[in-house]
Amino acid sequence: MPELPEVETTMSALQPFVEKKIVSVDINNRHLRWKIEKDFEKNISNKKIISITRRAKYIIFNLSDGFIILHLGMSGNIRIQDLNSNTYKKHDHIIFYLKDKKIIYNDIRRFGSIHFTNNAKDHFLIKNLGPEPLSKDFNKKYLFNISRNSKTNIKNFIMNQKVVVGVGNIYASEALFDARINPNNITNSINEEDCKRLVKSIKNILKIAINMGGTTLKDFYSVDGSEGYFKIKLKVYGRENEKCKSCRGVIKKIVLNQRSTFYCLDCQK
DNA sequence: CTGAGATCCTGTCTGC
DNA sequence: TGCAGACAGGATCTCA
Repeated sequence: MPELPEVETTMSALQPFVEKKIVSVDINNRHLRWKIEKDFEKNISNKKIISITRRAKYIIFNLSDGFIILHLGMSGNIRIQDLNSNTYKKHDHIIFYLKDKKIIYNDIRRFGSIHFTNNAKDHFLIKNLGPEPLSKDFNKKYLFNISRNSKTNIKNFIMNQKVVVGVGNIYASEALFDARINPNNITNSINEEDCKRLVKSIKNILKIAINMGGTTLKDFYSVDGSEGYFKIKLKVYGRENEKCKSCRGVIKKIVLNQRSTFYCLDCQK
């Protein structure tokens, strides 16, 4: 289940397919977050993959003509199998056939999406995204300025992909704990020092997760289909009523904007 | 414009 | 064991 680090890991694992040709595609279920366009198969068949990159939580295939924009949603994952293998799973929605491999998109809840476009940069899913969290554009000054007019809580704010991309529900709690900021705090009340720590914490948490192979909780399937995964050491997420690793206070669970949120009552002011 | 709540979908877990 | 209800890592949409 993907947040930015899982998407990054998946994207990296697809790199061997750069320079390869997509021979054909089979679609078992067109009803993802948006219905897959009629011409999708035609648009991508017999195209060479020039590069595979990531923007926010999207994987972008730059083809010899056009782009594929893929989002894994809440439950999407990709696996790679030999062309002659016959093992399919429930919810295998899309199968890309290459010369000797197939790339399979599986997504239980179908919150993921896939589009073909001639212009990825201006695509409606891409054009309004905020800065990459690990880029220089995401810094203290930027966060301070953009936060001045927002009255939502700070946790909801950093999960807004227009503010900064890639921060999901887990990393939002973890980053706020690391920065010692209470997730309930109203965004325009945080000061410059808070912004400085928060930017640093978001970058650090994401970097660590990426370096660990991009996994967080529960099972994350590698592209080879194996279930091997690392578990990042989460300090607050999922630790309701357990001891804070920093001050030995108790971790609280609350619901903010309909999402589970965990924080330490004592550390996070 | 903002922000809160509903919503898409399937599977798993908890409590009665 | 059955069954209802809550919940799950996303993000758009609808409405006030």
